[in-house]
Amino acid sequence: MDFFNQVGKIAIGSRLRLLTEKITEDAGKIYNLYGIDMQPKWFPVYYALSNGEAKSVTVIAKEIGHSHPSVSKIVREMAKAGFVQEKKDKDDGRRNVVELSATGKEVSEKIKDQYTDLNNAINDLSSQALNDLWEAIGEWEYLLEQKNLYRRVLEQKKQRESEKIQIVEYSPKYQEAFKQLNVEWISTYFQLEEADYKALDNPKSYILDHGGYIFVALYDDVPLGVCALIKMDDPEYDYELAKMAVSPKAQGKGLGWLLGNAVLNKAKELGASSVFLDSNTILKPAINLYHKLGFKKVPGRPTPYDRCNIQMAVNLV
Amino acid sequence: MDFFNQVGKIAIGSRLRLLTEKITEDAGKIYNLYGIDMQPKWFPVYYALSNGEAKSVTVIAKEIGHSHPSVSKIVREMAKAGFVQEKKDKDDGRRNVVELSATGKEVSEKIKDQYTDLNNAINDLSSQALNDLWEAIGEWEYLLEQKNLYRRVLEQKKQRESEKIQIVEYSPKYQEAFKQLNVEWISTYFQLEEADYKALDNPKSYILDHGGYIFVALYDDVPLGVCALIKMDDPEYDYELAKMAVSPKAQGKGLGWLLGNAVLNKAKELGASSVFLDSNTILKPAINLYHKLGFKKVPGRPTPYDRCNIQMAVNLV
DNA sequence: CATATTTACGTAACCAGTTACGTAAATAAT
DNA sequence: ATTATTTACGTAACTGGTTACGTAAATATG
Repeated sequence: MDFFNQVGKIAIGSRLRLLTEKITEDAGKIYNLYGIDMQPKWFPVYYALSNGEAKSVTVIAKEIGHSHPSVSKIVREMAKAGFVQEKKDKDDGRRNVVELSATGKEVSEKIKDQYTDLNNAINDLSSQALNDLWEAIGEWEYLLEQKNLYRRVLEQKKQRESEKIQIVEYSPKYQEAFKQLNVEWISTYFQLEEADYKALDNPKSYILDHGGYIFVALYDDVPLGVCALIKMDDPEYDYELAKMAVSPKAQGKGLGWLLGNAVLNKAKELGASSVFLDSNTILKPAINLYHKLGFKKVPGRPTPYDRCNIQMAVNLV
Repeated sequence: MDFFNQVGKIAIGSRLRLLTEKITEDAGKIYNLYGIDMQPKWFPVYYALSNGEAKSVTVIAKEIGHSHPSVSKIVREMAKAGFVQEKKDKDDGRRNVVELSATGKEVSEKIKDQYTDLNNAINDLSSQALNDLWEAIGEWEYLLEQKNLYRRVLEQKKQRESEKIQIVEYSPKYQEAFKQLNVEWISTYFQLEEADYKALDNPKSYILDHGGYIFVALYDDVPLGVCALIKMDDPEYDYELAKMAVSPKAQGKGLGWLLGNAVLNKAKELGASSVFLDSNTILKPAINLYHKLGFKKVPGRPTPYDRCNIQMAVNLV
C-alpha cells in the first residue's frame, strides 16, 4: 500500500475501508468451508441471539451497534432461511421479538469449531504483528467517543490560527480600524447614535485620556478586532468593557475571547474589583462570550445608548 | 463497545466497519469547516492528481486501490464540479486522461491547512493511544497479503482435525471397513473386478500373509480410510501401494496423506528401495496426492485391473 | 379522559463502494 | 493481413449498510 505511506494518516478512513473489505470478503468463503449456510452479515444478529434469549429488533440493534432497519432486514432474511422465529410481543404490540429456531440452535453446535479456528487464526496473525490491531481499535473507539474527530480537527484549526493572532495595545495607526470595525457591526443591527460617533471619532480624548485602554486584535498583522476598557465614574463599578467589535471575516477564530481576556487582565492590573458592560440580547454570540468571560446579568442602570437592553458585570476579586 | 469484548476477535470485521464509518462520517463535516466544496470520497482521486500529473482512470484506480468503475464515477462527479478535466489520450483512444483543472489546483492551496490540521489531530489522537493503529493496519495488510484469512483458517481447521486422526495397523475388526471403503469409491467410478473381490474379501491371505501390511485411518475412532502395502514379485519394484480408500465424509482432512506416509515409512522400515502403484488419470485428487508423496509416472507394465491407465513409483533411497 | 409525545419498526430511497458485462481500441498471433 | 486476445472504461445491477419517513402502539400530560 504505497499510496497510504505517501498520503499519510489523513487517508486512514480509506485505508480502514480497504482492510475491512479484504477481511469480510474472506468471511463468506470461511462460512462455506464449514458447510454452514449462513451469511457473514448475519453474524452479529446471530451472535446476539446465540445464548437462546429472545430479543426485540431495537434491542438487538443497540447491542450490535447497527441501525434498526438493518437488523430488521437481516432478521427477515434469517427467518426465511429458518434460523430464527419472529413473533409479536403480547404485552407490547409494537415489538417484534426474535429468537433462534430449533435449526438455528443446531447450527450453533456446528459453528463452534468455526469460531475456534477463526479465533486461533486471528490470534496467530496478531502474534506475528508488533502492534495489536484489536487493542488499537478499542483505544480509537474510546478516544473518539471522548472527543470526535471533527472536534479534534476544529481544535487544531483554532490552535493554528491563534498563532496568527496578536493582541496589541492601541496606537494612532489603528484609529481608522477602531472606527470601521465598530461601525460595521453596529450598523448591521442598529442605527449609529450620537454617543457612538463621539467615542469612535475621538478615542484619545474620550477613552485613553480618561484612564481608559484600547486593545487591537491583529490577524496576520491585519486589525480585525478591537475592544476598549473605559474608566467609569460610578460608585459600584470601576471600569466598563465597551466597543468590542470583531470583523465577520475573523468570526469563530477566538479574537473576541482574547480581546476580552486582555481587557480583564488590564483591569486587574489596574486594581479594579469589577467590570461592567452594556449590551443587547439579540447579540447572542456576544452575550455568550461575555458569559464565558465570567460576566453575569445585573439590574439595569442608565445608559447613553438606545440599543442596550441588558447590563452585565464581572467581579474580579 | 461491550458487544465486541464479549464476542471476541471473530467480529473484527464488523468492528472495523463501525470504526471506519465513524471516521468517514466526520470527514464530510471537516471539509465543510474549511469551506471546501469537496466530497470526502473524492479525496483519494484528488490526491492522486494533486502533483499536477495527468493520469488515466485505470492508473488512478490501481494507485488508490479502488475499482475502475469507482474512479470513473468519482471523476465524472469531480469534472461536473469543475475540479478536473477529462480528455481522450491522442495516442490511445481507449484512455480517458484526467487532470486537475485550474480551480482544482486553486483548491489545493486552500486544502493544505485542512490536511495539516487533520494530520495533527490524528497524530495527537495516536499519541494518546498505547497501540499504534496506523502501524497495526500496515502489519495486517502485509500479513494478509502473505497468506489470507481464509487460508489461515483452513490451516487451523486441518490442524485441529488432524488431532482427531489416528493411523493404526490393520486388525480383523477392520475387515468390513477395509472392504466397504474400497467398494464405495471403486463402484462410483468403475465396475468392481474379480481381482478386487479376492483381495478385499481375504486381506489376510492375499496381503498380510504374503509380507504385506494394511493401515487404517481412524477419525474420531471411526475407520474412514485404509491403504495397503503389498509385497510384489517383481525384479524392479519391492512393494506396491494399493487399496487406498478414503470416505467422502472425511475428504480434505488429510487422511490420504497420513496413510500414504504410514505406508511409505513401513516400506522404508522393511528396507524397500522403491514402491510402485497402479491408478487411473481420472482420479485427479488421488494422482495429486501421489505426486505430493513423491511418486512419479513410470512406463506401463501388466496389471490385473482394467481400470488402471497410469503407473507410478517412488524411489526411497 | 382526551390529546400530545415518544417508541418500535417496517418501507423506501440513498450511499459508496463492488462485480458483471459490453464495446471499442490496441496488441499479439497466425 | 486477418483474426484472436487483451486492455480501457463506461453502464447496470448488486451489496451491506445508512437516513428519512410513516404508522401504530404505548406512555405522558393537561
